[in-house]
Parts: sequence; structure tokens; C-alpha cells
Amino acid sequence: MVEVFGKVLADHRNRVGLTQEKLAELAGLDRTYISLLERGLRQPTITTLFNLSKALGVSPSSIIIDVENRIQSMD
Amino acid sequence: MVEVFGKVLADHRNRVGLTQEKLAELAGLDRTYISLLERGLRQPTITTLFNLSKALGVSPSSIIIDVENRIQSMD
DNA sequence: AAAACATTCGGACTATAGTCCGTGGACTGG
DNA sequence: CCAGTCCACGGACTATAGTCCGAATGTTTT
Repeated sequence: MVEVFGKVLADHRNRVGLTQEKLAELAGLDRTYISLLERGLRQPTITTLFNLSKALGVSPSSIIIDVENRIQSMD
Repeated sequence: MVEVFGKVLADHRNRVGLTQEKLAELAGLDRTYISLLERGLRQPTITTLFNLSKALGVSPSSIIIDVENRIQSMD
């Protein structure tokens, strides 16, 4: 679940062509924290989710939907 | 944003007819923490969001969509 | 090979998520 | 009026979100 979110986040970031550092700066977060999120070592609160998705130019719900889908397709 | 989530959560809980205490028990959370969430004094992490929505019988994304909509209709 | 950039990893730290105890107040039914 | 239910609220606590610094390890690019 936390790992799934990390992969979804990394995918979105790569799709948009941002570095972890750029994303961090756009979302008002720390450089190393993005790394922790993508590796599933941290999970965001919902306001952090909203800030990340704004920086990525996608809706928060679309990210959650991606997570839901990746969890379903794990059987 | 945090306050909006709190109201969305309370609405869903009331719609299903659960008490804060019942919801807490179903979601594996503390009684008083549900109260804090609904009053906007705490915000959940995403796994807590998933646990809450499971207990409420709705998808996590639908809750986030509700939050997005309530934020938009604030002008 | 050496810059230059991107990510990982370390430790130490501050802020806040989430728990656990209880108390008091509002409301309802017997 | 009393007992029971639901919620707000307090304080004190543990776990973890999120920061800040630096150094190590890729990975490109020239």
C-alpha cells in the first residue's frame, strides 16, 4: 500500500519529466523526503498528497485511483 | 482543506449511521481520534484514509473526490 | 576520465499523527 | 429524575511525517 503509492508517485513524476528535487521544490517539500516516499519508507498525509498532485498537474483523486487499481491488480 | 475532509468524513459516517466509536473500532482507530479528524484538528495519512473508507464501505478515491468538490464550491 | 546531475542513504532533529486515560455536557428513553 | 448513549475536550504519551545537513553511489554527458 505505501510501496504502491511510492511507485505511482514515481511514475507520475517521470511522466512529467521532473527530478525529485524539482518536484520537492514545486510541492514545498524536502528533496530527501520525495526519495523516502517513492521508496515506500514514508507515507503522505492528505494535504501533502494534495500539494504533490498540484505540483504534478494532476488531481489528487486520480493518484488515489491509480493506487486503488494497482492494489486490485495484485492477485 | 483539513476542515473540509473532516466534514466529508462526518457526512459519510452519518449517512451510514455509524457512531464515532463504531467507526473507530471498524477502522482500527481510536475513538477520540475520529473526533479530532471530524473537527479538522488532525489529518489522516493515506493508509488511514484507506482504512476509514473501507470501514465506511466507500472507495478512498470517492472520499477524495468529495473533498475536491467541496473545495471547488468555496467561491 | 572527469564534470555534472540525480538519487540513495545516514543521523539528528522538529512537528504532528494516532493512542489512551478520563471528565463533563447535551440529548433521549424509561 | 435517572441511566444510557454520543460527542467534545483535556492532558500526557508513543509513533511517524517531514526537515536539514552532508556524503556516497549511480548515471549521463562531454
